[in-house]
Amino acid sequence: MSADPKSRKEALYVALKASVLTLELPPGSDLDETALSEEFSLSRTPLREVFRNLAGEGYLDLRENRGARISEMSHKTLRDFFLAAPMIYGAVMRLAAINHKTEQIGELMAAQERFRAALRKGSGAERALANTRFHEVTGEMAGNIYLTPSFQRLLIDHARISMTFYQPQNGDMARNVGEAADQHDAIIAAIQARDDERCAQLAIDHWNLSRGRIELFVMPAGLDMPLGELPATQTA
Amino acid sequence: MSADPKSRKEALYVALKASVLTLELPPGSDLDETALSEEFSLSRTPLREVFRNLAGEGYLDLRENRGARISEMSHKTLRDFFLAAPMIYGAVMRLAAINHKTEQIGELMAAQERFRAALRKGSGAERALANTRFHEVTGEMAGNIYLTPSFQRLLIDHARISMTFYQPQNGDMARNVGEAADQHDAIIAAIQARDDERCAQLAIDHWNLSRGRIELFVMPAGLDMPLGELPATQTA
DNA sequence: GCAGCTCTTTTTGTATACACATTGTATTTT
DNA sequence: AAAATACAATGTGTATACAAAAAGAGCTGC
Repeated sequence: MSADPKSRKEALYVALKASVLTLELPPGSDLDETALSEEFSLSRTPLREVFRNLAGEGYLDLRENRGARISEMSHKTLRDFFLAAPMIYGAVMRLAAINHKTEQIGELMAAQERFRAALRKGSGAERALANTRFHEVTGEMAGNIYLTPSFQRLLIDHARISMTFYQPQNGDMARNVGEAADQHDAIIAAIQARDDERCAQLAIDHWNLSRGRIELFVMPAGLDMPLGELPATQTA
Repeated sequence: MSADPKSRKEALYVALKASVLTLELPPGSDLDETALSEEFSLSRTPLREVFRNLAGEGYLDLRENRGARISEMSHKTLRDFFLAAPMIYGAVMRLAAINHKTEQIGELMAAQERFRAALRKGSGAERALANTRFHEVTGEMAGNIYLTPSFQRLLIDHARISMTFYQPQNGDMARNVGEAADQHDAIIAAIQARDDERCAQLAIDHWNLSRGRIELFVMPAGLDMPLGELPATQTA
Protein backbone atom coordinates (compact mmCIF):
# COMPACT_ATOMS: atom_id res chain seq x y z
CA MET A 1 0.00 0.00 0.00
CA SER A 2 1.94 3.05 1.21
CA ALA A 3 5.61 3.02 0.22
CA ASP A 4 8.40 1.73 2.44
CA PRO A 5 8.30 3.45 5.80
CA LYS A 6 11.41 5.16 7.06
CA SER A 7 11.78 2.90 10.09
CA ARG A 8 10.61 -0.46 11.36
CA LYS A 9 8.94 1.43 14.15
CA GLU A 10 6.94 3.44 11.65
CA ALA A 11 6.06 0.22 9.82
CA LEU A 12 4.65 -1.30 12.99
CA TYR A 13 2.72 1.87 13.73
CA VAL A 14 1.14 1.98 10.29
CA ALA A 15 0.41 -1.73 10.21
CA LEU A 16 -1.30 -1.73 13.59
CA LYS A 17 -3.37 1.30 12.70
CA ALA A 18 -4.59 -0.34 9.51
CA SER A 19 -5.30 -3.62 11.28
CA VAL A 20 -7.43 -1.85 13.83
CA LEU A 21 -9.40 0.18 11.29
CA THR A 22 -10.14 -2.81 9.09
CA LEU A 23 -11.06 -5.10 12.01
CA GLU A 24 -8.26 -7.44 11.00
CA LEU A 25 -7.55 -7.06 14.69
CA PRO A 26 -11.02 -7.04 16.25
CA PRO A 27 -11.87 -4.91 19.30
CA GLY A 28 -10.66 -6.53 22.49
CA SER A 29 -7.85 -8.54 20.85
CA ASP A 30 -4.74 -9.05 22.94
CA LEU A 31 -1.42 -7.97 21.48
CA ASP A 32 1.64 -10.15 22.03
CA GLU A 33 4.74 -8.01 22.58
CA THR A 34 7.20 -10.80 21.91
CA ALA A 35 5.48 -12.01 18.74
CA LEU A 36 5.15 -8.53 17.26
CA SER A 37 8.70 -7.65 18.25
CA GLU A 38 9.95 -10.65 16.27
CA GLU A 39 7.66 -9.99 13.33
CA PHE A 40 8.86 -6.41 12.97
CA SER A 41 12.47 -7.03 14.09
CA LEU A 42 12.17 -4.55 16.90
CA SER A 43 13.10 -4.92 20.52
CA ARG A 44 10.37 -4.55 23.08
CA THR A 45 11.37 -1.03 24.09
CA PRO A 46 10.46 0.80 20.85
CA LEU A 47 7.54 -1.54 20.36
CA ARG A 48 6.02 -0.51 23.64
CA GLU A 49 6.55 3.12 22.72
CA VAL A 50 4.46 2.54 19.61
CA PHE A 51 1.80 0.95 21.82
CA ARG A 52 1.69 4.05 23.97
CA ASN A 53 1.42 6.31 20.94
CA LEU A 54 -1.49 4.29 19.61
CA ALA A 55 -3.11 4.19 23.02
CA GLY A 56 -2.95 7.98 23.12
CA GLU A 57 -4.75 8.16 19.80
CA GLY A 58 -7.44 5.73 20.89
CA TYR A 59 -6.44 2.65 18.92
CA LEU A 60 -5.30 0.59 21.91
CA ASP A 61 -6.02 0.19 25.58
CA LEU A 62 -3.06 -0.31 27.90
CA ARG A 63 -3.74 -2.09 31.16
CA GLU A 64 -1.12 -2.08 33.88
CA ASN A 65 0.71 -5.39 34.19
CA ARG A 66 -1.75 -6.91 31.77
CA GLY A 67 -0.69 -6.03 28.25
CA ALA A 68 -2.24 -4.11 25.41
CA ARG A 69 -5.60 -4.65 23.74
CA ILE A 70 -7.35 -3.25 20.73
CA SER A 71 -9.75 -0.65 22.09
CA GLU A 72 -13.24 -1.97 22.72
CA MET A 73 -16.40 -1.25 20.78
CA SER A 74 -19.28 -1.61 23.13
CA HIS A 75 -22.91 -0.95 23.05
CA LYS A 76 -22.34 2.35 24.79
CA THR A 77 -19.69 3.22 22.23
CA LEU A 78 -22.29 3.24 19.49
CA ARG A 79 -24.62 5.51 21.44
CA ASP A 80 -21.81 7.92 22.24
CA PHE A 81 -20.75 7.82 18.63
CA PHE A 82 -24.17 8.75 17.26
CA LEU A 83 -24.28 11.67 19.60
CA ALA A 84 -20.83 13.13 19.06
CA ALA A 85 -20.32 12.44 15.37
CA PRO A 86 -22.77 14.90 13.79
CA MET A 87 -21.55 17.69 16.00
CA ILE A 88 -17.84 17.20 15.42
CA TYR A 89 -18.14 16.29 11.74
CA GLY A 90 -20.21 19.40 11.09
CA ALA A 91 -17.75 21.65 12.84
CA VAL A 92 -14.74 20.11 11.11
CA MET A 93 -16.26 20.39 7.62
CA ARG A 94 -17.18 23.99 8.19
CA LEU A 95 -13.69 24.81 9.40
CA ALA A 96 -12.13 22.89 6.54
CA ALA A 97 -13.91 25.24 4.13
CA ILE A 98 -12.74 28.29 6.04
CA ASN A 99 -9.21 27.39 7.06
CA HIS A 100 -7.77 25.04 4.45
CA LYS A 101 -4.61 25.89 2.55
CA THR A 102 -4.97 25.71 -1.21
CA GLU A 103 -2.21 23.10 -1.49
CA GLN A 104 -4.30 20.72 0.61
CA ILE A 105 -7.00 20.41 -2.05
CA GLY A 106 -4.64 18.14 -3.95
CA GLU A 107 -4.36 15.77 -1.00
CA LEU A 108 -8.12 15.65 -0.69
CA MET A 109 -8.53 14.86 -4.37
CA ALA A 110 -5.88 12.16 -4.16
CA ALA A 111 -7.71 10.58 -1.23
CA GLN A 112 -10.96 10.71 -3.15
CA GLU A 113 -9.42 9.05 -6.21
CA ARG A 114 -8.10 6.30 -4.02
CA PHE A 115 -11.57 5.92 -2.52
CA ARG A 116 -13.22 5.63 -5.93
CA ALA A 117 -10.60 3.10 -6.99
CA ALA A 118 -11.33 1.04 -3.89
CA LEU A 119 -15.04 1.14 -4.71
CA ARG A 120 -14.39 -0.26 -8.18
CA LYS A 121 -11.92 -2.99 -7.48
CA GLY A 122 -10.82 -2.93 -3.85
CA SER A 123 -11.76 -4.90 -0.77
CA GLY A 124 -13.97 -3.58 1.99
CA ALA A 125 -10.86 -2.91 4.01
CA GLU A 126 -9.29 -0.79 1.28
CA ARG A 127 -12.53 1.15 0.93
CA ALA A 128 -12.65 1.81 4.66
CA LEU A 129 -9.03 2.94 4.78
CA ALA A 130 -9.43 5.25 1.79
CA ASN A 131 -12.60 6.75 3.20
CA THR A 132 -10.90 7.29 6.55
CA ARG A 133 -8.02 9.01 4.81
CA PHE A 134 -10.40 11.33 2.95
CA HIS A 135 -11.96 12.52 6.18
CA GLU A 136 -8.59 12.69 7.88
CA VAL A 137 -7.58 15.26 5.28
CA THR A 138 -10.66 17.35 6.04
CA GLY A 139 -9.53 17.23 9.67
CA GLU A 140 -6.10 18.49 8.69
CA MET A 141 -7.72 21.26 6.69
CA ALA A 142 -9.85 22.35 9.62
CA GLY A 143 -6.63 22.47 11.60
CA ASN A 144 -8.17 23.01 15.00
CA ILE A 145 -5.97 21.27 17.56
CA TYR A 146 -8.83 21.03 20.04
CA LEU A 147 -11.22 19.28 17.69
CA THR A 148 -8.69 16.99 16.05
CA PRO A 149 -8.30 14.44 18.86
CA SER A 150 -12.03 13.79 19.11
CA PHE A 151 -12.40 13.81 15.36
CA GLN A 152 -9.65 11.21 14.98
CA ARG A 153 -11.32 8.93 17.51
CA LEU A 154 -14.59 9.24 15.66
CA LEU A 155 -12.86 8.27 12.43
CA ILE A 156 -11.40 5.16 14.05
CA ASP A 157 -14.76 3.87 15.19
CA HIS A 158 -16.60 5.06 12.11
CA ALA A 159 -14.29 2.88 10.06
CA ARG A 160 -14.84 -0.06 12.37
CA ILE A 161 -18.60 0.36 12.48
CA SER A 162 -18.74 0.58 8.69
CA MET A 163 -16.61 -2.53 8.39
CA THR A 164 -18.96 -4.35 10.72
CA PHE A 165 -22.11 -3.41 8.90
CA TYR A 166 -21.00 -3.24 5.31
CA GLN A 167 -22.40 -6.00 3.11
CA PRO A 168 -21.15 -5.67 -0.48
CA GLN A 169 -23.65 -8.25 -1.80
CA ASN A 170 -26.49 -6.00 -0.75
CA GLY A 171 -27.45 -3.82 -3.72
CA ASP A 172 -28.79 -1.04 -1.53
CA MET A 173 -25.44 -0.76 0.16
CA ALA A 174 -23.48 -0.59 -3.07
CA ARG A 175 -25.70 2.26 -4.30
CA ASN A 176 -25.41 3.90 -0.92
CA VAL A 177 -21.62 3.87 -1.03
CA GLY A 178 -21.64 5.20 -4.58
CA GLU A 179 -23.73 8.10 -3.32
CA ALA A 180 -21.17 8.67 -0.58
CA ALA A 181 -18.48 9.04 -3.23
CA ASP A 182 -20.58 11.65 -5.03
CA GLN A 183 -20.98 13.52 -1.78
CA HIS A 184 -17.20 13.50 -1.40
CA ASP A 185 -16.96 15.27 -4.75
CA ALA A 186 -19.50 17.84 -3.63
CA ILE A 187 -17.54 18.31 -0.42
CA ILE A 188 -14.33 18.91 -2.34
CA ALA A 189 -16.07 21.53 -4.46
CA ALA A 190 -17.58 23.28 -1.45
CA ILE A 191 -14.30 23.32 0.43
CA GLN A 192 -12.47 24.66 -2.60
CA ALA A 193 -15.10 27.39 -2.93
CA ARG A 194 -14.66 28.13 0.79
CA ASP A 195 -18.44 27.82 1.11
CA ASP A 196 -18.71 26.89 4.78
CA GLU A 197 -22.51 26.97 4.87
CA ARG A 198 -22.70 24.45 2.07
CA CYS A 199 -19.99 22.37 3.70
CA ALA A 200 -21.96 22.23 6.93
CA GLN A 201 -25.02 21.08 4.99
CA LEU A 202 -23.03 18.47 3.10
CA ALA A 203 -21.61 17.21 6.37
CA ILE A 204 -25.14 16.67 7.61
CA ASP A 205 -26.16 14.92 4.40
CA HIS A 206 -23.07 12.76 4.44
CA TRP A 207 -23.65 11.85 8.03
CA ASN A 208 -27.29 11.01 7.41
CA LEU A 209 -26.35 8.72 4.56
CA SER A 210 -23.84 6.92 6.74
CA ARG A 211 -26.27 6.74 9.62
CA GLY A 212 -28.91 5.35 7.33
CA ARG A 213 -26.53 2.67 6.13
CA ILE A 214 -25.83 1.60 9.68
CA GLU A 215 -29.46 1.68 10.77
CA LEU A 216 -30.49 -0.23 7.68
CA PHE A 217 -28.29 -3.06 8.81
CA VAL A 218 -29.17 -2.87 12.47
CA MET A 219 -32.93 -2.80 11.83
CA PRO A 220 -33.32 -4.63 8.53
CA ALA A 221 -37.05 -5.35 8.81
CA GLY A 222 -37.80 -1.69 9.39
CA LEU A 223 -39.11 -2.46 12.84
CA ASP A 224 -38.68 0.45 15.14
CA MET A 225 -36.01 -0.61 17.56
CA PRO A 226 -34.73 2.27 19.68
CA LEU A 227 -30.97 2.80 19.59
CA GLY A 228 -30.65 1.97 23.25
CA GLU A 229 -31.68 -1.60 22.53
CA LEU A 230 -29.08 -2.37 19.87
CA PRO A 231 -27.23 -5.65 20.18
CA ALA A 232 -23.58 -5.15 21.13
CA THR A 233 -21.27 -5.17 18.13
CA GLN A 234 -18.47 -7.28 19.54
CA THR A 235 -17.28 -7.47 23.15
CA ALA A 236 -15.80 -10.66 24.57
CA MET B 1 -1.25 17.94 47.58
CA SER B 2 -2.66 14.54 46.63
CA ALA B 3 -1.51 11.72 48.91
CA ASP B 4 1.46 9.48 48.14
CA PRO B 5 1.11 7.99 44.67
CA LYS B 6 1.34 4.26 44.26
CA SER B 7 4.47 4.43 42.11
CA ARG B 8 7.29 6.79 41.28
CA LYS B 9 6.04 6.67 37.72
CA GLU B 10 2.64 7.91 38.84
CA ALA B 11 4.34 10.62 40.88
CA LEU B 12 6.20 11.87 37.84
CA TYR B 13 3.03 11.79 35.78
CA VAL B 14 1.06 13.80 38.32
CA ALA B 15 3.88 16.25 38.94
CA LEU B 16 4.42 16.97 35.26
CA LYS B 17 0.71 17.43 34.66
CA ALA B 18 0.47 19.94 37.48
CA SER B 19 3.58 21.77 36.33
CA VAL B 20 2.15 22.15 32.86
CA LEU B 21 -1.25 23.36 34.04
CA THR B 22 0.21 25.93 36.43
CA LEU B 23 2.78 27.19 33.93
CA GLU B 24 5.53 26.21 36.36
CA LEU B 25 6.82 24.62 33.18
CA PRO B 26 5.96 27.21 30.53
CA PRO B 27 4.93 26.22 27.01
CA GLY B 28 7.92 25.32 24.87
CA SER B 29 10.15 24.30 27.80
CA ASP B 30 12.57 21.49 27.12
CA LEU B 31 12.46 18.47 29.41
CA ASP B 32 15.71 16.86 30.46
CA GLU B 33 15.34 13.10 30.63
CA THR B 34 18.45 12.55 32.71
CA ALA B 35 17.63 15.26 35.25
CA LEU B 36 14.02 14.12 35.73
CA SER B 37 15.08 10.49 35.90
CA GLU B 38 17.38 11.33 38.81
CA GLU B 39 14.85 13.57 40.51
CA PHE B 40 12.17 10.85 40.49
CA SER B 41 14.55 7.88 40.91
CA LEU B 42 13.38 6.33 37.68
CA SER B 43 15.36 4.98 34.80
CA ARG B 44 14.87 6.55 31.41
CA THR B 45 12.69 3.73 30.08
CA PRO B 46 9.61 4.27 32.30
CA LEU B 47 10.24 8.00 32.23
CA ARG B 48 9.94 8.08 28.48
CA GLU B 49 6.76 6.04 28.71
CA VAL B 50 5.29 8.73 30.91
CA PHE B 51 6.37 11.30 28.32
CA ARG B 52 4.47 9.40 25.65
CA ASN B 53 1.36 9.16 27.80
CA LEU B 54 1.45 12.89 28.41
CA ALA B 55 2.09 13.58 24.75
CA GLY B 56 -1.00 11.56 23.90
CA GLU B 57 -3.07 13.71 26.23
CA GLY B 58 -1.70 16.94 24.80
CA TYR B 59 0.60 18.02 27.62
CA LEU B 60 3.86 17.44 25.77
CA ASP B 61 5.23 17.45 22.27
CA LEU B 62 7.68 14.72 21.32
CA ARG B 63 10.06 15.46 18.50
CA GLU B 64 12.10 12.69 16.97
CA ASN B 65 15.73 12.72 18.07
CA ARG B 66 15.11 16.05 19.69
CA GLY B 67 13.56 15.47 23.06
CA ALA B 68 10.30 16.42 24.70
CA ARG B 69 8.82 19.86 25.13
CA ILE B 70 5.85 21.30 26.94
CA SER B 71 3.19 21.76 24.28
CA GLU B 72 3.13 25.21 22.76
CA MET B 73 0.58 27.96 23.24
CA SER B 74 0.58 30.04 20.15
CA HIS B 75 -1.44 32.80 18.78
CA LYS B 76 -3.39 30.32 16.69
CA THR B 77 -3.98 28.20 19.76
CA LEU B 78 -6.04 30.98 21.31
CA ARG B 79 -8.18 31.40 18.21
CA ASP B 80 -8.81 27.68 17.97
CA PHE B 81 -9.58 27.60 21.66
CA PHE B 82 -12.21 30.34 21.47
CA LEU B 83 -13.89 28.51 18.66
CA ALA B 84 -13.95 24.99 20.08
CA ALA B 85 -14.47 25.69 23.77
CA PRO B 86 -18.10 26.90 23.79
CA MET B 87 -19.18 24.02 21.61
CA ILE B 88 -17.49 21.26 23.58
CA TYR B 89 -18.17 22.74 27.00
CA GLY B 90 -21.83 23.10 26.18
CA ALA B 91 -22.14 19.54 24.98
CA VAL B 92 -20.25 18.14 27.97
CA MET B 93 -22.33 20.03 30.52
CA ARG B 94 -25.55 18.94 28.91
CA LEU B 95 -24.42 15.31 28.87
CA ALA B 96 -23.20 15.54 32.46
CA ALA B 97 -26.74 16.41 33.49
CA ILE B 98 -28.17 13.53 31.53
CA ASN B 99 -25.63 10.76 32.06
CA HIS B 100 -24.01 11.26 35.45
CA LYS B 101 -24.13 8.60 38.14
CA THR B 102 -25.49 9.78 41.45
CA GLU B 103 -22.27 8.81 43.26
CA GLN B 104 -20.35 11.28 41.12
CA ILE B 105 -22.11 14.27 42.63
CA GLY B 106 -19.92 13.82 45.69
CA GLU B 107 -16.77 14.12 43.62
CA LEU B 108 -18.06 17.28 42.01
CA MET B 109 -18.87 18.79 45.39
CA ALA B 110 -15.45 17.84 46.72
CA ALA B 111 -13.81 19.52 43.74
CA GLN B 112 -15.90 22.62 44.31
CA GLU B 113 -14.98 22.77 48.00
CA ARG B 114 -11.34 22.54 47.06
CA PHE B 115 -11.88 25.34 44.55
CA ARG B 116 -13.51 27.62 47.14
CA ALA B 117 -10.71 26.86 49.58
CA ALA B 118 -8.16 27.83 46.95
CA LEU B 119 -10.01 31.11 46.36
CA ARG B 120 -9.84 31.99 50.05
CA LYS B 121 -6.27 31.09 50.88
CA GLY B 122 -4.59 29.37 47.96
CA SER B 123 -2.20 30.46 45.25
CA GLY B 124 -3.23 31.08 41.67
CA ALA B 125 -1.82 27.69 40.80
CA GLU B 126 -3.96 25.90 43.38
CA ARG B 127 -7.00 27.76 42.13
CA ALA B 128 -6.29 26.74 38.55
CA LEU B 129 -5.74 23.10 39.48
CA ALA B 130 -8.93 22.94 41.56
CA ASN B 131 -10.95 24.58 38.82
CA THR B 132 -9.53 22.17 36.26
CA ARG B 133 -10.45 19.27 38.51
CA PHE B 134 -14.03 20.54 38.83
CA HIS B 135 -14.51 20.57 35.10
CA GLU B 136 -12.69 17.27 34.71
CA VAL B 137 -15.38 15.72 36.89
CA THR B 138 -18.10 17.13 34.64
CA GLY B 139 -16.26 15.47 31.77
CA GLU B 140 -16.29 12.15 33.61
CA MET B 141 -20.00 12.60 34.27
CA ALA B 142 -20.72 13.22 30.60
CA GLY B 143 -18.82 10.02 29.95
CA ASN B 144 -18.68 10.31 26.17
CA ILE B 145 -15.42 8.77 25.01
CA TYR B 146 -15.47 10.76 21.78
CA LEU B 147 -15.78 14.14 23.43
CA THR B 148 -13.43 13.49 26.32
CA PRO B 149 -10.11 13.81 24.47
CA SER B 150 -10.98 17.22 23.04
CA PHE B 151 -12.48 18.33 26.31
CA GLN B 152 -9.31 17.37 28.19
CA ARG B 153 -7.17 19.35 25.79
CA LEU B 154 -9.39 22.36 26.23
CA LEU B 155 -9.02 22.07 30.00
CA ILE B 156 -5.24 22.03 29.73
CA ASP B 157 -5.09 25.23 27.77
CA HIS B 158 -7.94 26.86 29.65
CA ALA B 159 -5.90 26.43 32.82
CA ARG B 160 -2.81 27.84 31.15
CA ILE B 161 -4.63 30.79 29.62
CA SER B 162 -6.23 31.60 32.96
CA MET B 163 -2.86 31.39 34.68
CA THR B 164 -1.43 33.77 32.12
CA PHE B 165 -4.12 36.37 32.45
CA TYR B 166 -5.09 36.11 36.07
CA GLN B 167 -4.12 39.11 38.17
CA PRO B 168 -5.19 38.68 41.79
CA GLN B 169 -4.47 42.34 42.65
CA ASN B 170 -7.13 43.40 40.21
CA GLY B 171 -10.42 43.79 42.10
CA ASP B 172 -12.51 43.11 39.03
CA MET B 173 -10.80 39.77 38.62
CA ALA B 174 -11.33 38.73 42.24
CA ARG B 175 -15.05 39.47 41.92
CA ASN B 176 -15.11 37.69 38.60
CA VAL B 177 -13.62 34.52 40.05
CA GLY B 178 -16.02 34.66 42.99
CA GLU B 179 -18.83 34.73 40.48
CA ALA B 180 -17.34 31.69 38.77
CA ALA B 181 -17.52 29.81 42.06
CA ASP B 182 -21.20 30.71 42.38
CA GLN B 183 -21.78 29.41 38.88
CA HIS B 184 -20.12 26.17 39.88
CA ASP B 185 -22.71 25.80 42.63
CA ALA B 186 -25.49 26.43 40.15
CA ILE B 187 -23.97 23.86 37.83
CA ILE B 188 -23.88 21.27 40.60
CA ALA B 189 -27.56 21.93 41.35
CA ALA B 190 -28.56 21.68 37.68
CA ILE B 191 -26.62 18.49 37.14
CA GLN B 192 -28.09 16.94 40.26
CA ALA B 193 -31.57 17.90 39.02
CA ARG B 194 -30.67 16.37 35.65
CA ASP B 195 -31.80 19.62 34.06
CA ASP B 196 -29.83 19.51 30.84
CA GLU B 197 -31.37 22.67 29.38
CA ARG B 198 -30.31 24.67 32.39
CA CYS B 199 -26.89 23.05 32.31
CA ALA B 200 -26.41 24.10 28.72
CA GLN B 201 -27.34 27.66 29.63
CA LEU B 202 -25.03 27.66 32.63
CA ALA B 203 -22.22 26.37 30.45
CA ILE B 204 -22.73 29.35 28.17
CA ASP B 205 -22.82 31.76 31.10
CA HIS B 206 -19.73 30.21 32.64
CA TRP B 207 -17.91 30.38 29.36
CA ASN B 208 -18.89 34.00 28.80
CA LEU B 209 -17.60 34.93 32.23
CA SER B 210 -14.29 33.24 31.53
CA ARG B 211 -14.08 34.75 28.08
CA GLY B 212 -14.77 38.15 29.51
CA ARG B 213 -11.99 37.75 32.05
CA ILE B 214 -9.54 36.90 29.30
CA GLU B 215 -10.68 39.69 26.98
CA LEU B 216 -10.57 42.16 29.85
CA PHE B 217 -6.90 41.44 30.22
CA VAL B 218 -6.10 41.29 26.54
CA MET B 219 -7.85 44.58 25.75
CA PRO B 220 -7.64 46.48 29.03
CA ALA B 221 -8.44 49.94 27.61
CA GLY B 222 -11.59 48.67 25.96
CA LEU B 223 -10.18 49.41 22.56
CA ASP B 224 -11.61 47.16 19.97
CA MET B 225 -8.78 44.91 18.96
CA PRO B 226 -9.91 41.98 16.87
CA LEU B 227 -8.91 38.58 18.20
CA GLY B 228 -6.78 37.91 15.15
CA GLU B 229 -4.42 40.66 16.24
CA LEU B 230 -3.72 39.40 19.74
CA PRO B 231 -0.12 39.38 20.86
CA ALA B 232 1.21 35.84 21.21
CA THR B 233 1.02 34.59 24.78
CA GLN B 234 4.40 32.90 24.96
CA THR B 235 6.33 31.24 22.15
CA ALA B 236 10.11 31.25 22.16
C1' DG C 1 -14.79 -34.16 42.61
C1' DC C 2 -13.67 -29.69 43.73
C1' DA C 3 -11.63 -25.82 46.46
C1' DG C 4 -7.53 -23.92 47.76
C1' DC C 5 -2.71 -23.84 47.87
C1' DT C 6 2.15 -23.82 46.10
C1' DC C 7 5.39 -23.95 42.54
C1' DT C 8 6.42 -23.20 37.71
C1' DT C 9 5.93 -20.73 33.52
C1' DT C 10 4.89 -16.80 31.04
C1' DT C 11 4.48 -12.05 30.55
C1' DT C 12 5.15 -7.33 31.91
C1' DG C 13 8.05 -3.59 34.03
C1' DT C 14 12.67 -1.48 34.91
C1' DA C 15 17.61 -0.75 34.65
C1' DT C 16 21.64 -0.40 32.10
C1' DA C 17 24.76 -0.51 28.33
C1' DC C 18 25.53 0.63 23.89
C1' DA C 19 24.60 2.62 19.15
C1' DC C 20 23.31 6.51 16.71
C1' DA C 21 22.00 11.28 15.78
C1' DT C 22 22.44 16.08 16.74
C1' DT C 23 24.67 20.13 18.34
C1' DG C 24 28.30 22.97 19.56
C1' DT C 25 33.29 23.91 19.25
C1' DA C 26 37.78 24.16 17.63
C1' DT C 27 40.72 23.90 13.91
C1' DT C 28 41.87 24.34 9.24
C1' DT C 29 41.49 26.41 4.85
C1' DT C 30 40.74 30.08 1.71
C1' DA D 1 38.45 37.13 9.17
C1' DA D 2 34.82 34.14 7.43
C1' DA D 3 33.44 29.71 5.93
C1' DA D 4 33.86 25.02 5.99
C1' DT D 5 34.94 20.80 8.07
C1' DA D 6 36.35 17.51 11.48
C1' DC D 7 35.85 16.41 16.14
C1' DA D 8 34.07 16.18 20.77
C1' DA D 9 30.24 16.34 23.85
C1' DT D 10 25.66 15.79 24.79
C1' DG D 11 21.43 13.67 24.32
C1' DT D 12 18.16 10.39 22.07
C1' DG D 13 16.93 5.57 20.33
C1' DT D 14 17.41 0.52 20.78
C1' DA D 15 18.75 -3.90 22.62
C1' DT D 16 19.31 -6.87 26.29
C1' DA D 17 19.41 -8.54 30.93
C1' DC D 18 17.16 -8.79 35.05
C1' DA D 19 13.23 -8.13 38.51
C1' DA D 20 8.48 -8.39 39.54
C1' DA D 21 3.95 -9.57 38.74
C1' DA D 22 0.26 -12.37 36.76
C1' DA D 23 -1.35 -16.66 34.81
C1' DG D 24 -1.33 -21.46 34.69
C1' DA D 25 -0.27 -26.31 36.18
C1' DG D 26 -0.02 -29.64 39.45
C1' DC D 27 -0.67 -31.05 43.98
C1' DT D 28 -2.95 -31.61 48.45
C1' DG D 29 -6.73 -31.85 51.57
C1' DC D 30 -11.45 -31.90 52.41
